Amino acid sequence: MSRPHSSGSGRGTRSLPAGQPAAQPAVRDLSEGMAARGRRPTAQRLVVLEALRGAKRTVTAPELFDQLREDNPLIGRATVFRTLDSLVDAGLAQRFERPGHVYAYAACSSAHHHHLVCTVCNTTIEIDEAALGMLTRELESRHGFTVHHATLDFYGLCERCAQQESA
Amino acid sequence: MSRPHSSGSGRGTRSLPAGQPAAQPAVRDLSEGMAARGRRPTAQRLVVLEALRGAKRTVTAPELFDQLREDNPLIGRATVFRTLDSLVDAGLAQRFERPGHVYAYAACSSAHHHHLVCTVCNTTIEIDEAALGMLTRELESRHGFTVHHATLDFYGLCERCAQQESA
DNA sequence: TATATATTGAGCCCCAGTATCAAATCAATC
DNA sequence: GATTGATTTGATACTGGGGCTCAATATATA
Repeated sequence: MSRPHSSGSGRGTRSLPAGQPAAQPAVRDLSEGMAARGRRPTAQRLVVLEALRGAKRTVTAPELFDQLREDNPLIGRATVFRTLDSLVDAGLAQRFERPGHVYAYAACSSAHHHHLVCTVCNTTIEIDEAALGMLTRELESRHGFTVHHATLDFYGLCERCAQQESA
Repeated sequence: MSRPHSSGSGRGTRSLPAGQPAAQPAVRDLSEGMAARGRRPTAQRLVVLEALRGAKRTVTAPELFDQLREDNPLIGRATVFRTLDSLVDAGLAQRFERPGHVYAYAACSSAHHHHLVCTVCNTTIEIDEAALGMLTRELESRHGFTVHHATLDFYGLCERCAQQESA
């Protein structure tokens, strides 16, 4: 029943290296995003954001947690989950449902996206909102429905996996 | 930690009432659907299918389990989960993801649907696959992606709720 | 009717996600 | 620089959906 993850006794936040140039995108974006929501740009949040941006594919919170643990054995499970939510809240990340009952996360800058998700390698391609425009308008007029927000995810094979599949 | 669900000691399957007319749609559909997959039309599967058809909305496995327990205290949790999968496999039901990490099920005849969901009254309007066709084809050609399956849900206001909103 | 195969139900585990709370840290003020 | 109040963190426990196991039992076929 007891979870693994034995570790030291670290508690609380660890400040950002204040003397650094701090001109890197992630640092600035985090500072701005957090400030906009009255929250603090902590080292943990920076680490999560950078890992998210470094990932070429969408990742789940547990995946990210395991990965981050390798370099930063002190980071907590709950912190990763909470941070991902904070990043979504700040508009720095996006959350969507992956088949099999897990949330997947991806770094993003703009508001809202939809995805092409490769079921083999999890590569994720963003589709912009505009692609949905026509479909949305047609459905609205046909069903008398007012669309506020949509989630759209296509699952299948990316170009590379499709080639390997046929090989 | 221990689950509730105390019950008797029933084991194994219970046969269908063989003497009955057995001309009701659910019985026949189940028999045919199961036969097509080399599986057996058991009483439990019939009960699940009928409950699914009787539901006016989509239901989750746990919801269905609780409901079925009222009339049939012997039915097992695992059986409900397994049966729903079997029904989906046989084309008698459809499974999709409900926000919050649960599978929802609905009896169905045709293949695959998407939804307009009213965020006020939870009314759900089905959209058929065809509406997506053009969008799918465009995305496939633009991104070299092979779409196998899509989830699409629009959230907003149905006609009635939109009127009450503006009143 | 006998026999092989499929299904069931209870109980267990797994794990994603959340709540809790004391400890640690930060920001603001003095 | 020290004090203080608000935030954040990390460990842990809990929740609940879903899946697995396996002996008991029902069904299909010979």
